[in-house]
Amino acid sequence: MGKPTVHDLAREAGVSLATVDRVLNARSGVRGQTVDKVQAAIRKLGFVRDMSAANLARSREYSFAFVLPDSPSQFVSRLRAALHDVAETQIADRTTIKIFPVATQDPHVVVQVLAGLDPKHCDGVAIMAPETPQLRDQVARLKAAGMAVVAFVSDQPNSERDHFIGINNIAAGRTAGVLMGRFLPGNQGKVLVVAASMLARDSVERRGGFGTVLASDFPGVKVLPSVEAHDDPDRMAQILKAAFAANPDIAGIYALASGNQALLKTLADMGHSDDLVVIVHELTPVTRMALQEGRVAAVITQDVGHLVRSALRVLRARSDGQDIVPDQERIRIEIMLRENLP
Amino acid sequence: MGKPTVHDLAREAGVSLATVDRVLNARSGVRGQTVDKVQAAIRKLGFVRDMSAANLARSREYSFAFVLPDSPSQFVSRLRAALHDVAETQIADRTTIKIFPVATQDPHVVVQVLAGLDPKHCDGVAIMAPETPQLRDQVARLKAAGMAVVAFVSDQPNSERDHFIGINNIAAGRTAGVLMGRFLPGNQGKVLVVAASMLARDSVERRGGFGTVLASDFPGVKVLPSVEAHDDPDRMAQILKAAFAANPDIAGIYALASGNQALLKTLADMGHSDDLVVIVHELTPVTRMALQEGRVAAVITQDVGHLVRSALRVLRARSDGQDIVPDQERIRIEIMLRENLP
DNA sequence: AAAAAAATGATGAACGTACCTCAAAAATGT
DNA sequence: ACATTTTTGAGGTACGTTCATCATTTTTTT
Repeated sequence: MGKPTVHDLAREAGVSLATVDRVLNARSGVRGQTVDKVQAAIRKLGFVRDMSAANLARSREYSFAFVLPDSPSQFVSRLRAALHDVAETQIADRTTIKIFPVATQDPHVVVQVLAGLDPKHCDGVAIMAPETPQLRDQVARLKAAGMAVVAFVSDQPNSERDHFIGINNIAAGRTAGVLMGRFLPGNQGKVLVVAASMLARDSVERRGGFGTVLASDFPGVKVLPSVEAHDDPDRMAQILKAAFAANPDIAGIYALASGNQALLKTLADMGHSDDLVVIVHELTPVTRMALQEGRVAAVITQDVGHLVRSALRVLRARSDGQDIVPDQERIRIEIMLRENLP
Repeated sequence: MGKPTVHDLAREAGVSLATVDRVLNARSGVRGQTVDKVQAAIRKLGFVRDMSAANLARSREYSFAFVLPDSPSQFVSRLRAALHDVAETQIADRTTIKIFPVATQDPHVVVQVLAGLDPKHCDGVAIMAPETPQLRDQVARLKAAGMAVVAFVSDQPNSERDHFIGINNIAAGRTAGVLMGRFLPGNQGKVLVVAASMLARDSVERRGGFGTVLASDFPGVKVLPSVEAHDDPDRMAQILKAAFAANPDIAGIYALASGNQALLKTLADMGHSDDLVVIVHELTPVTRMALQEGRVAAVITQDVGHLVRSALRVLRARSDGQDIVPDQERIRIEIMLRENLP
């Protein structure tokens, strides 16, 4: 009546328990013929191996590494916090998580940290870093060593990573674009795009999506050349003042990535608290507050809790060759307004 | 070095394994003094019971019931599909799910179905039905019988349900309201609210939130009296035509709940394909297509996959007295535009 | 202080799987 | 047909917990 067990399998296939075990765990020393018999029995009985029992038996412990930027960005620190939170719960059962804060701008450093991971003790790694040729090669090496590798937040599409956990940033930019277009009074006006640095792939993709949608659907909107603040608050103030001096009629601001705190503070100092349509990325205490006070019109964000839980599930699944539930691992591009804040 | 086990607990507390087991499983026949000793040891060692091992040992099988409306609504059938999907995956490991399609408008029928659930074989139930006094009493009875009970999609705030899995519909209405206000050209115009029936709590709450935010933030928007189609396509056409006859300058439409298919078809028939700001609830194939084609400006939705997975996790956690991860179980009010469609 | 009751200990079998060893059987090469 | 290699079987122990039984100790009652 209950679910079939390995014993049922052995009986059905007409082999011994040991042989079933060998087949199930892909151990050598079994004839192809016999493998087929067992697999036929598996299909016939609809056998699914009880992973909790299996993990119990092998006292399975997962050990995962998270390579994150060492930047002081609010988003990254929320990720870190979410990782610590999750480590406390059942979700991280039997798994230990190590966080490596790394100067991810430097491909050499990233590669070095990854190379230092011992495949004997580390089952998988989540990497949040820009894609570079060096990193791509290192990912291949990790995969060859049998590790599970996922790209985290920022994709490495040309590498051999098992999975990408994050959003499509072109679509995120398009979303920001359409909101900007629709929110601007008369669907027109000048828009300033603020970036930390246009070197990051995410920023480029977002900027691209943003521009495309405005160009095609909102001819009245003029996107000014992007300005870069390089995570420097003083520079942000300088840049904004210069931009407003040159274009006093700026009607909207789109912030591509980090630096929201400096941006919002400067805007407030300049007296632009509610005459602008400001759209930013990532919900943090700062942006949440600004949203609540109406200083920001919309925040495009991704759920950090979901990101880390998803990464853990995928890493675990890949580590023991299990399937994932694609739907569950799809990170949403969330639009937060004041009214749907959680 | 590894995680402490019951054996470590017994040694630390200076009692036998049997006693530890009695305490852990809240069995009788243990002095309070001894219980304290064990609990002190639990805290000292940071013991967390290995639930997979425990479930294995007791050959735990979960059995949950889902009481859903038998309506042909697209949303409900997506819920059903999500339930079937999830039953195939690891998420539903060791658990069987029974779906009860019920005429939820009739409290008597709902109560009858719930009363038919045998607490011996059913560990918990998720109920999607309007709150009524009869149902409230029945929930109390189920709880008394030891079942886990969660309100699903539609809350029963005054009952003894363990948890509500769904969104805050007032906030959802407010979200729709602010989008409508900002999307309407000039932030003004007449808005028609279409409901299946204003008897459902969800509709009332959404309508309330919608009206509040428009009244306070968008004085130029005039919300016309709500019209009800009662899930009847012909009636929908009739009503819409009458409404447009009376107010040819309607600029926006907000559909509170189901009936989107009839609504969109009628609008198309009437030639209103892109001159209106249409905001609807629940992402379905129909609304997704309309969103893609620009016939709908925004869809406020909740992730059905998340809803069912969350319900299962919560039911399971309640069934064996485990904690939940509140953050993971918070259902988001998602805003879908054409650009952030998954 | 004896009897009754309550609390605790000791032990072992399960749950479904992994993994090890040793022996037996079957297939292969010569 | 023999030796050799490969494949298979049988059996046991382990993982961390539950649960039942029975014996023993401690506490309470009379």
